Amino acid sequence: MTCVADPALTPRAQQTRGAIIEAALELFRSRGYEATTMRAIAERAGVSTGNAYYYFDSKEELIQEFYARSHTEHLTASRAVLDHERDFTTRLRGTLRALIDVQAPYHAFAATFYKHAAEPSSPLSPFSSRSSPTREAAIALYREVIEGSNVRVSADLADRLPELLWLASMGVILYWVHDTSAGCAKTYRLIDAAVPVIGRLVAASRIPVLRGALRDVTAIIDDLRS
Amino acid sequence: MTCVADPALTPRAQQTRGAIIEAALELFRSRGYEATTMRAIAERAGVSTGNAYYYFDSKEELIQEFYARSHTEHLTASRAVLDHERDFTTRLRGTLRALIDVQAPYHAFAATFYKHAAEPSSPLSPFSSRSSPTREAAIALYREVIEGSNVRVSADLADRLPELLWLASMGVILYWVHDTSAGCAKTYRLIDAAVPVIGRLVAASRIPVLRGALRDVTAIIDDLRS
DNA sequence: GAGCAGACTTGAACATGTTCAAGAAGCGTC
DNA sequence: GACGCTTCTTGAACATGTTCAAGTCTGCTC
Repeated sequence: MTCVADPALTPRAQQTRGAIIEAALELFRSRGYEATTMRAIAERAGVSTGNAYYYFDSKEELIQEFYARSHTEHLTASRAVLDHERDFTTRLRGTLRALIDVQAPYHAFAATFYKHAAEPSSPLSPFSSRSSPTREAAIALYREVIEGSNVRVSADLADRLPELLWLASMGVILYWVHDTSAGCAKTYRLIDAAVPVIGRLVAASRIPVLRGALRDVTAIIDDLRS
Repeated sequence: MTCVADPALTPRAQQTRGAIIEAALELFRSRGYEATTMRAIAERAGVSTGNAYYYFDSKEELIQEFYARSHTEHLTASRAVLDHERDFTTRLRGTLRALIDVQAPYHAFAATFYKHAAEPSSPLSPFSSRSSPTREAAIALYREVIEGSNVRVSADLADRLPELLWLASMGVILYWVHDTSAGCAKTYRLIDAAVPVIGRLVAASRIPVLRGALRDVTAIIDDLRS
């Protein structure tokens, strides 16, 4: 049996597993995903090729470790703004910018990662059940963006907004992987431009005239998210 | 030299190339993309494995043929509504529904195709220069959706709208590949729900009060589309 | 027709993700 | 300590995308 759950691992095995992850991420960072062979990962980790497959079902699965670490870094990087700002758009902008900041070192090959995430049946898909812990954690972060702010959200929108903001962040990532501008400046401009729009839409959601349209949209969303 | 341009091919070679494409698409359809080996394609086409690589740089490149044929079918399928309807939302809905209709037989493994399209550096990316003929053709179709209709489009929006509708169609595809509902009913509901919203937005674009917001958005778009 | 250049074709060889049968190491029980 | 069970570990073997040096074919020139 492969891909043993962490708790079931011997301390020694935990260490081996960790060494494989370290080796993989280091090689991914320095050579890119495709150019890194499982043999190279195993060698660097000081284990046999086959042994790597005892801990990970596939090379792709090592990408999940990248996700997990990215998210942890994102949480840390978001604290700066979330701990001290109350304005909704400021908080959202800071959180989205932190997302890009954190991923910047991986920009060159993040594209290769997300390629694998694009396949719906892949466990790497952000919508897959395998990714739900990371996804839920990310959505929780956006919930904090809202709840720690002074924004008033329409009741119709309140429970859906965190997920919608997460979805927007996925859109930002999608743009980012295609962004070839220096320092990904365009992605930051996208964030800076989109955030006020989102802020205005959220504020507008409480205007009675627009409630009808909002309700239509949320009804659609509810229907469509499986 | 591989991947010779069509015109440079001997008639006989044209035929060989065609046989490889036929074999590939047939096998993709019946077994899926991953399960189809280049050896199987070559064998079915009656050529050697190496010969397939004389005509196509890679297995991925065969996917481009799928795109090209899909688009042709989409054009045909859209004629029914575009030739007889003048209402903008009806035309748009019909065109988007035709897009899904045409791709339906490939739903099971289209996901695998689009996975490869998700990599920005891949020639298969819908944004790549390699795809620009197909992309331009698709955008032209949406231009026809608009121009053959009775909708009045704000001047600020007019020249950008075809591309925006194409982008929306990409969004529909993205939803579709994740759609596991029977007959992809949800994707059709998405279309039916989104089209009126788009119609209202387009109509609203001419309201003076909203012009400011519209101009902000188009400025952003212009900046961000490299 | 002889010769030649380029277009086309081949099948073996290579690289790499993955599997697997076999073995080693740890650990509890007697 | 010996046994036995589970947890790990190994390296060879396999499958498949891709490359390549070598060969064949086609059509042109003389």
